Amino acid sequence: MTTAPQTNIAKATAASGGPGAPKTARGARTRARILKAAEHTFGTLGYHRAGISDITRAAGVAQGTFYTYFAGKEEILRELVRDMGHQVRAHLAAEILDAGNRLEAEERGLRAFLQYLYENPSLYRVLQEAQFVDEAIYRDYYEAFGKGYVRMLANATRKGEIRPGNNEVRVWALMGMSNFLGLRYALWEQDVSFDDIVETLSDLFRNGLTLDGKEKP
Amino acid sequence: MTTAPQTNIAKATAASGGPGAPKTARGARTRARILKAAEHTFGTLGYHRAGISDITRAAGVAQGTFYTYFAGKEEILRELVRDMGHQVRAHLAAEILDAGNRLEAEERGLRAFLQYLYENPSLYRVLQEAQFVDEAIYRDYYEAFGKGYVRMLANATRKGEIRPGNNEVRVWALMGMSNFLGLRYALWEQDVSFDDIVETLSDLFRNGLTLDGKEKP
DNA sequence: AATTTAGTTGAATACCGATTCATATTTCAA
DNA sequence: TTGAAATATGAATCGGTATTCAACTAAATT
Repeated sequence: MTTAPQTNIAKATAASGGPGAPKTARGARTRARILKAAEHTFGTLGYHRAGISDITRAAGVAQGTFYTYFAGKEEILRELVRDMGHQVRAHLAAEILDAGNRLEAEERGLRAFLQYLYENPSLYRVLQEAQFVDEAIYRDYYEAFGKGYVRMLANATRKGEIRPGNNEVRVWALMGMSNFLGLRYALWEQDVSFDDIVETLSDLFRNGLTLDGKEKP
Repeated sequence: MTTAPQTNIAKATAASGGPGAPKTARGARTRARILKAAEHTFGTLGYHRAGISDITRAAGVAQGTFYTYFAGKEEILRELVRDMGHQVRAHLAAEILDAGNRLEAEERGLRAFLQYLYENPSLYRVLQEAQFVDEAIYRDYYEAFGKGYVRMLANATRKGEIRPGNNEVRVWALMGMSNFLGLRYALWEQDVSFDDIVETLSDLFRNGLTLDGKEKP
């Protein structure tokens, strides 16, 4: 939906899930159950350790049923990354919506991301592992994410809310930060409050890291 | 080495390379060849796609020889991450050594990291994939890296070179930045010069992201 | 109710690649 | 020089699991 329209046909086919899109309410339900089960299974065991049998068992269907809706193991991963990508982006967009300025948007966005990751730990694993199964889909995810992000920074620059600069580079730096902070403080160990993390980053955005003067002479 | 001493025996065995450490010059050479080949093979094909046969072929030895020096596929990965970790850290430490202050150290460190990644693309893949094969070793790597980094920031704080703040959180943010910037601009596409990237980050460190005042009122 | 279409089942298949092992070669110390 | 230890070989083994398929059940259509 956020993607360009040139790939309509391909996207429609792929997005609807390979072999045959469900043509019944029951089929749609089953497919959804399998997808959900895959999210949980991949998230817990990881892509390679997870067997199709693990997924179907978790979904409560027979192994063969899997192939009614998905062409194979790789394809369901692709589908999953697409799905989860949409979810996060939608969620974050909503959380940021009523921010008064860019700084506030960054604060809310970071906090929302940490919280989301804490509540949906599968996201990280599925996404990061996808990188090594099919790099293209991983790139797509971050490039889509990044594109929207750059646009927001550009607007903020226009409004005079942030310093002019290379926003693309900034965006990749920002995405990297969130990623690592999420891994360390939302997934590994919750020994620092999200508020403290946000405050630390907010300070960096407002004042930089160094003590001496603002602005070059 | 950075880890607690309770696991002495296990660590010693593992670190020296499983079945039997080489007792001959020839053995040492062969082991090294296999390790190097594994680095290249994992880096190119990825851990899961890479077969032992791919590694031994690249090393120019028979399959069985592999097991003279390594207990299995996972163990050689562990060994590799340890090795490569030492290398990067040593390299970066050297590059940073003659920096006059923290800002300069950050600049040099980032540039050196980007350059290193560009010249050793396997590092990224081996390291990131290790996360899903044996999370502990991945954590060890970043926690070791982070520990040293925090110490450096603490020194810089003491010298009044950087603003007081939560240095641990900062370090994870900084490591995340480098990681993503490296992936995007050193591995994926070199469409922005390292100088520009460093300059953008340097500006962030000096002046923050926002335009309005420095320091809270 | 009968017929067609969609969905489900789970055992059998088919393939792949990590590990083992008996054998052969090289190195080294006495 | 000779025997013991270390290293190297590569074909055979062995376990695992993604995928297929023929038979079955449920739902929709006429």
